Amino acid sequence: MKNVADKAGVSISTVSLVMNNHDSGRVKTEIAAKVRKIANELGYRPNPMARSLRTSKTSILGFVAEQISSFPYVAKMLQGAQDAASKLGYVVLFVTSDGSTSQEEQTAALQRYGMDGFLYSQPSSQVTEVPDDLVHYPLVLIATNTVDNRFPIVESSEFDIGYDATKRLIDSGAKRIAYIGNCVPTIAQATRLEGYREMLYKAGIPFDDNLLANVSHNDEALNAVEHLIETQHPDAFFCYDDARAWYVYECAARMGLSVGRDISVIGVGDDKTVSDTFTPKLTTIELPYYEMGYWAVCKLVSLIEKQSEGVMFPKDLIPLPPLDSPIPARIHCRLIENESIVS
Amino acid sequence: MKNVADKAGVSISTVSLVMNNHDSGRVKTEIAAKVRKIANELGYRPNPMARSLRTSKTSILGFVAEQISSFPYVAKMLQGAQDAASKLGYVVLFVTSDGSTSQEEQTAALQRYGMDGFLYSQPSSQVTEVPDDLVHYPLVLIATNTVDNRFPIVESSEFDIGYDATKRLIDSGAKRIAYIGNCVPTIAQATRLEGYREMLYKAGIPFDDNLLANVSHNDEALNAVEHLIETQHPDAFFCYDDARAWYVYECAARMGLSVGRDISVIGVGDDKTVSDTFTPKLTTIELPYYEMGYWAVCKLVSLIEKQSEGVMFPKDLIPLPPLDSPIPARIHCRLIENESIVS
DNA sequence: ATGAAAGCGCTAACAA
DNA sequence: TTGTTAGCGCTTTCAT
Repeated sequence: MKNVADKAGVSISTVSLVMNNHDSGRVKTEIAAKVRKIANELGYRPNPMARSLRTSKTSILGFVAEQISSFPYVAKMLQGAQDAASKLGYVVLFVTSDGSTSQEEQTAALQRYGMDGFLYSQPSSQVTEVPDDLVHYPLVLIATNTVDNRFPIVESSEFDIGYDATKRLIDSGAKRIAYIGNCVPTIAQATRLEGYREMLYKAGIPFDDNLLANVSHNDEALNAVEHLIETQHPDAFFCYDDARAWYVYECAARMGLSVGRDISVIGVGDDKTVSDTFTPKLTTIELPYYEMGYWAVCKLVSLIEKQSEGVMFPKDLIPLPPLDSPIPARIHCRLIENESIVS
Repeated sequence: MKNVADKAGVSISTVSLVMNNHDSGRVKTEIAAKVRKIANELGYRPNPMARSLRTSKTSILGFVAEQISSFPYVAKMLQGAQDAASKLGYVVLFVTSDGSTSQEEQTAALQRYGMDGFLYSQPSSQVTEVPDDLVHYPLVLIATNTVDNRFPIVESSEFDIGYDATKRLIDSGAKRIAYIGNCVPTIAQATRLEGYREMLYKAGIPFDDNLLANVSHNDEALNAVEHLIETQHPDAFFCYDDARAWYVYECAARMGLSVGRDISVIGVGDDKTVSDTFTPKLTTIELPYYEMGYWAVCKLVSLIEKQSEGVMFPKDLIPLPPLDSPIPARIHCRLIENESIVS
């Protein structure tokens, strides 16, 4: 910074003003330009440590998650969070309590670094409390079911998932669409079913609850699916998850039916790689983990920056990036603020 | 810090010395104790930003990985790395280039924060170069196949995996053990096969390459496995990965054989949760991702601290923590330094 | 419109 | 054995 100042023939305070975009109406335009040019040439990068020492703003976001290291999707949420953060000039520190270190220890470590805000995810069907450590920070929840409505929540839009899955099946010619659901009454289970019903209704197909099978796992599930196929002869299946899709595959194989020819199967999955391995020809709707992470960071940063000064977002920030997926995951993602759905 | 100094009636430099454990032979023992006590009471936590501004040591480790967010195991490596790091007073910043942000951008962000060292993982069968950005830092590679022998590598010990898997099958009474391998000649493929052969040899079972099937995927794999079962009648299978194990399941189902009764199956898997869903009754050997992450950090920190001063490790640091797994993953992990296997 | 200077919390060389 | 002091790189108030 001193080098830049010297080379530009100005003082370091001027450089500081320019580099922080606080120069409008304060520094002569041409000088500002010169400073920027020289800073660029010299490859000057502000030292974030020094900056945060002064401002007590670290540009570090904490991402706290529980019970998560055993699932494939963490990486995706993290990825989305990273991407958004990096576009906004932040960095994400990830922490989970799954390992041998307790979450208190871990968040303690985080606290010392002085996060600017936190992402918290507890992707279970249980209603959970937000950890006390976090409530005094700007905070955004991801896929977390809580009664605490103080914080914005980014979650998947299960209704849309059910709706879209059913639509695809109908579009491809299916008439009798079975829903292989989860016997545990999760929010996803109920809401996807609503989406399914709504789409059937729109398509003029009568809802028939003989085509529903809410199953648990293993033999029980296999028997239920087998029975459903035998008695109802569905031509398509919408499955709650990879495991449920797999039961359909297994039964189809046993009964001499071929997926893709005799029946269509669409399912919700955590990870396409996994689905492709065990259930080839399954059309997988991936849960929008990447998008949730991405969006949550966008929201969190807006919270943080509103709280201080109104810094503008880089222009190239795309709230939700386009995806390769034929079913755009972006529509399966929504933000809740104070109990009202914003988007 | 100033508060602590005032309350203890000493100067801040004394406090600094004590807090950094530089007090032996410099500060009177009782004063040191007093300072520590008061610091504790006041809940004093050193500000890492200020510290690193002064020392240009950040206590942040960068974890750079490529092509990784689509796999379940990242989270485990990260977890292991986090646990070790947190025990050693470090924090891990994870970065992958999978998302929309390029790796250069991401590592640039990391560089500015001034990592103390890096973990790098490129878990492909291809031989890769270490990124130029990283070579000037203390660096440890994880599960990465490279010709560059300047850096220590932590990887899974594929020989042991093959050996153990075969041993378990033999111990449970198997006589004709098939190996369902990968037709792509990966290192893991070759080395596990060596372990398999070695164990057979030790058990006095002749090696029979009719019991080998190196397969790719889908129908080709299914046919090959079916053929092997029909012609060789193996009583046990050692499978290269989840997918190969699944082909055995599928064929067994088609041929009326029951896994666990008629045949035993053991397989290497990335993730037990996934295996349990699709291949129940499979004995899964999980790859030691957690351990690799953990151990890599231990090594990296020792590199970093040797380079500066010889700071001691916390006493409660267990190089590799005990696992619940019936097959201890620790034995499947090894460290390579300068082309020679250390441990 | 620009510069001088104080100080964020800490470390380490030097003085006492 | 302990205290004094000079910065680490940056932001920001206050003069100019």
